[in-house]
Amino acid sequence: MSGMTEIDRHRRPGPRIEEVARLAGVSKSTVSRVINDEPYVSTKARDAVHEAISHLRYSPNQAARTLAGSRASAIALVVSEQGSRVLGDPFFAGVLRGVHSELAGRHVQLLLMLSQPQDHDDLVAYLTGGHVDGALLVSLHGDDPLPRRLHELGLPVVVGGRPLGEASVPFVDSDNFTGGLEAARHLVSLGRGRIATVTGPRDMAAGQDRLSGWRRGLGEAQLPADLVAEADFTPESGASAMAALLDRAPDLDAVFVAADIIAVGALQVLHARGRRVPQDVAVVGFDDSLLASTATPPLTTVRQDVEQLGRTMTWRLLGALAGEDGLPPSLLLPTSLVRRASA
Amino acid sequence: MSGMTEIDRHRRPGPRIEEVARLAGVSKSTVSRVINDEPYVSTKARDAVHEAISHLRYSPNQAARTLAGSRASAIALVVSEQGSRVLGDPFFAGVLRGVHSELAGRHVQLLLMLSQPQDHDDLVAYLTGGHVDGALLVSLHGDDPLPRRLHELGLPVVVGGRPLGEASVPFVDSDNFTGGLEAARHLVSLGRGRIATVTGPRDMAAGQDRLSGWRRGLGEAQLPADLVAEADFTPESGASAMAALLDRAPDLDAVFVAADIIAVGALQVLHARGRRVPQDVAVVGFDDSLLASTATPPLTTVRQDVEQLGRTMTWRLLGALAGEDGLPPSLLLPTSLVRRASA
DNA sequence: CTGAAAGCGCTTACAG
DNA sequence: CTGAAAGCGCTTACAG
Repeated sequence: MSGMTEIDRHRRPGPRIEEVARLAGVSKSTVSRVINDEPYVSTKARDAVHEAISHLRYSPNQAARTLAGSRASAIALVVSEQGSRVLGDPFFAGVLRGVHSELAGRHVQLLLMLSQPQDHDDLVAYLTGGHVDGALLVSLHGDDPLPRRLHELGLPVVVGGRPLGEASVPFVDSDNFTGGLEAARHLVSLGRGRIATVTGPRDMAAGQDRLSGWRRGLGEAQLPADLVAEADFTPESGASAMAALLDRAPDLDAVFVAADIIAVGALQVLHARGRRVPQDVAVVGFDDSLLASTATPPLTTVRQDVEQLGRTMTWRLLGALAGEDGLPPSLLLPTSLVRRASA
Repeated sequence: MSGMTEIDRHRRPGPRIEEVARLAGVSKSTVSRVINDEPYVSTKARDAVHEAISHLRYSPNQAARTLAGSRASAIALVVSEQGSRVLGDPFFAGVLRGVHSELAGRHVQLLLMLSQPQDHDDLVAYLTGGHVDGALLVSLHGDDPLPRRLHELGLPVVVGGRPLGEASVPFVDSDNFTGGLEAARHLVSLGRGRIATVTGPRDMAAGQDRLSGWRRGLGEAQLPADLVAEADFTPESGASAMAALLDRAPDLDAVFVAADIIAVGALQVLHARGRRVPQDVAVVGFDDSLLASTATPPLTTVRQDVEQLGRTMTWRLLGALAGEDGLPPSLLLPTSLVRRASA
């Protein structure tokens, strides 16, 4: 616990439940019932309590509610990433927006936590220590044990993006396979015959699934699926991958790049090497991020609705917390091709 | 309180402070002192407690600590925006990253809250209700009363970006004035004589200060500062503003655009109208976001370190919470020109 | 340096 | 439908 920041403490001002009860002429129990929207309270009592609450501008102490009720009314959004670089990307921002909009008006707070590899145990202890009722996990890499650990410790969890090698934890993901498939089919329909791909990280399901979809699309057209290069989510790695592909296959006439941010780097290399897009090389990206519309030329891309992803994850988690049954274990959200100038 | 999501509750498993005390052979008081890193605990007792804690994998219940100690060990990051669009922009992401890195290892949790205009009162009640020890406020527009209200209610607050018309609340901002000034000076040094600007929103200090800096720079060179058009933080509005400027002054040979995301739209219009950048029109942006380096041509821009902004805000707030004195009321962070191809 | 006891502000059976 | 009382798991003077 060393390193804890000192924070001065002093009793917060404002009314307590006791005063609300007195003003409303009822017991604390009844005030509590009204606050928690429980049935079996007379309309008269309910009205009096509401009156007193707004008159006193009463706001219940959350810590006391959590302690007494063993319910935190909060969920965590856990971002599992080394350098916390995810915070900068539009995927994360979209998810965050979705989580927020789904939470609006529900009186459930959002705790944002980064999982540092070194204090995985701290994180698990915190999350299962009653501070939150459940957790949303995003940007997992490889076969991260975190979701399973939390799940086994009894904490309701929903993962954003299919976790690798983990079948038992509920997740929500975009239909990356179909996205990759549509991208490939589109390039085929354009008459291209030498179609490459720049994949995302192979230790993430998104990277794998988009690649599988692309493979399937080329297979349908009886085209060879041999031109594959990997990149991470940076323009620089996209540039390197594109350069490597051009070296290997100077005759390539199309490329599916598994993320717009990677495609931006690929476009720069194509331009530098004098290939016209789309005349010489057709390019399809993925995400439909802002970069796609501002790219030169504007990028044809596969749109995924990350905000919807965030909303759906949250809906699924709250459903589990409320004990609803019949919830789908996992969900896949549709993707769609957005046509612009690059392909 | 209606609309509250039902969350099933059940007592969390795991050890309590009582068990730690028993195993360590001390009282709960002593365990508490160790947990809180207080002085006046014998090394022997301290070691025994640490031993017991790690053996039992004990994690203190935060709600109980908050209730008993009236200290939440949490701060809020409040994003004041209508459509919550901010969540998508790199400014917010950078701030968030900075806040997080400053919080790392301090055992202070981060609550993310959006301030919806309709429930401003709810937000104030929540924030001053003991759930958090302080608040960071970002992306305020106009003369938002929120910081002053919170400040007057006794909640420590730090604002990111100078708030308009509010002198008494501590803030941290980038030195937007100097940034605008440097941009103008650079364009002047290039020999440009008809220099325009596309401003950011005029109801935000960032927009005003960058404009003031630009004005000052043209003033130094005895150039007229009459070519001004306003945009919000979208490429579309940048395109409209640029088009309007070109209509008004077909002879303009340079433009300072107050944000990269706006500049991207301006570049598209310049290109569409056959103006070469930088030969015919030199362009300087602001932010040094990813868009600046991926733009065509790559954008000369004023860099602001938003991550540092987030870190500094957090440092300032934690300092205030710890009761440190001699803290600067407000801080301005340096900006610097990054030269690329566009100017 | 240490411990017993009170108390933080709620919720929850329990009894009515 | 309602209230009195116990209890959630800690921290904090207070006394030693």
